[in-house]
Amino acid sequence: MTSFTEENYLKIIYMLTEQNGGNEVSTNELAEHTQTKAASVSDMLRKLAEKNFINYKKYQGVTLTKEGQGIALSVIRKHRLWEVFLVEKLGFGWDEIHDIAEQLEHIDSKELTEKLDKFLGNPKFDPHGDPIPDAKGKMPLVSTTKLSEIAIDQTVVMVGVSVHSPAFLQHLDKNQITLGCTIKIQEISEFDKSFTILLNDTNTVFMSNEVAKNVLVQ
Amino acid sequence: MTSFTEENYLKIIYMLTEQNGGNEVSTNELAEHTQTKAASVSDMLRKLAEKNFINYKKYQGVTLTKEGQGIALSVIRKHRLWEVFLVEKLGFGWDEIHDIAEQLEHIDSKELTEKLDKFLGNPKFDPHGDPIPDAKGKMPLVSTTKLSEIAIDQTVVMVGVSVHSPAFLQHLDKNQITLGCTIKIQEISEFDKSFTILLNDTNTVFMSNEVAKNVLVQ
DNA sequence: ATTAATTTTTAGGTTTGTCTAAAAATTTGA
DNA sequence: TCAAATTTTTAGACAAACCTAAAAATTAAT
Repeated sequence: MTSFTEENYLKIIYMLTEQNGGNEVSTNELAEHTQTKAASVSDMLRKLAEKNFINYKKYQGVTLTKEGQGIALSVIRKHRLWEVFLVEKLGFGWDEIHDIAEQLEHIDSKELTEKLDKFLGNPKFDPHGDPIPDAKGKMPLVSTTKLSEIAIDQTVVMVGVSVHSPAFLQHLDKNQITLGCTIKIQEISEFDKSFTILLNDTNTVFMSNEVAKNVLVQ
Repeated sequence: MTSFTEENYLKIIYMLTEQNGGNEVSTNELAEHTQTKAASVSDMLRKLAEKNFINYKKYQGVTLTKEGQGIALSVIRKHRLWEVFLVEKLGFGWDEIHDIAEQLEHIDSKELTEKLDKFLGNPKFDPHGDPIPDAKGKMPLVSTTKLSEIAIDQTVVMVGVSVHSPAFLQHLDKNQITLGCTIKIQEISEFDKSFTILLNDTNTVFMSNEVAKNVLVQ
């Protein structure tokens, strides 16, 4: 049995490991993302290691074992499927779903997950463009680039975001930047690397470099 | 903030109070239904009384306060709405949904509940025929009778069950007794009060009194 | 290469919700 | 009515997941 809390730790370790390019995740990093103190994290890491969910040597940070990774991927699968449900079926905005999916991701029923997946049409990506692992934990392949790294005059398609805060997503909404829209880069400021882009071949929009860094394109 | 556990106690107190015709619920009764020991229940009752969710005088059993009832009804509302979702949208059988709904009923988001309600077409009854309270906690009016109390030659409509165990529901499935079917009582055995009924004006089926007592009709 | 700063772990406590065993209150029944 | 049986509560413990404070290990810096 894995508790709600253990599942959260494993999910966060998975995500931070990805971000670190496969490197160990540190105690302090985990403390930040779990909203707890380093001492509490230390405690939990000992427990997760005992259960063989993580590889843990004191002071050396952690990585997931195969088993831990399986649990993490199952939680991420559920999170992202529920996000699709909330947006596609219930009409939530992509900026409103994170906290609800954080709860739904812990509902424990394989049959439910698979029926939900089917009901949603076996989606491969969630409303933020994040890939949804399949029942075996296999992630769809994705290679994306930050919009901030695209050269002038190029045309690309918006396929994801690397920040999920409501404020950021609402900012994109306000500028009509949505998943699937086409973006042609018209100008990049010498001074602050801000972008002037043409959206869907129709309207011209200004975008700070800070935003462009968190918009993923193909 | 009400915890998962507190919500469960309040829900169970609500249901047992109904069953008792509005009378106080005893500690032992609660211990049975919460799968814990009387000592643990005593403890929890003290806490729930402190929070003003229940009326509690030592040794006298408990009833819900207005506030406790509100929480109980919100949990029951969510439980029954999710059951509709599981059956109507995901294709679960009515015998498979209880445990999943027990988890989903604790998801905390008013917007989610209201959007789900709308998505489902504001159902008034769940897949077992139980009434779904509205957002304000108001229950649809229902007056049902046990099939076991109906006289011979009468024709009635099946509208609910008073037992939700998978075994009982599967037994009804096997005999094609579903919500909404018409039942004409053809014979009642003198010996064991078992029933011979005509289902939907087409097939004749045998039913023990034990089953008839738990089938609700109108 | 030590000292200083930082990170991580340990030690000792708290809260929630459970337990067992024993005490107290209530109910039953002879 | 008063002793026996039953129900309920109290007392004292425990596990999970957190905390603060202090100790230990690691990393950085002069």
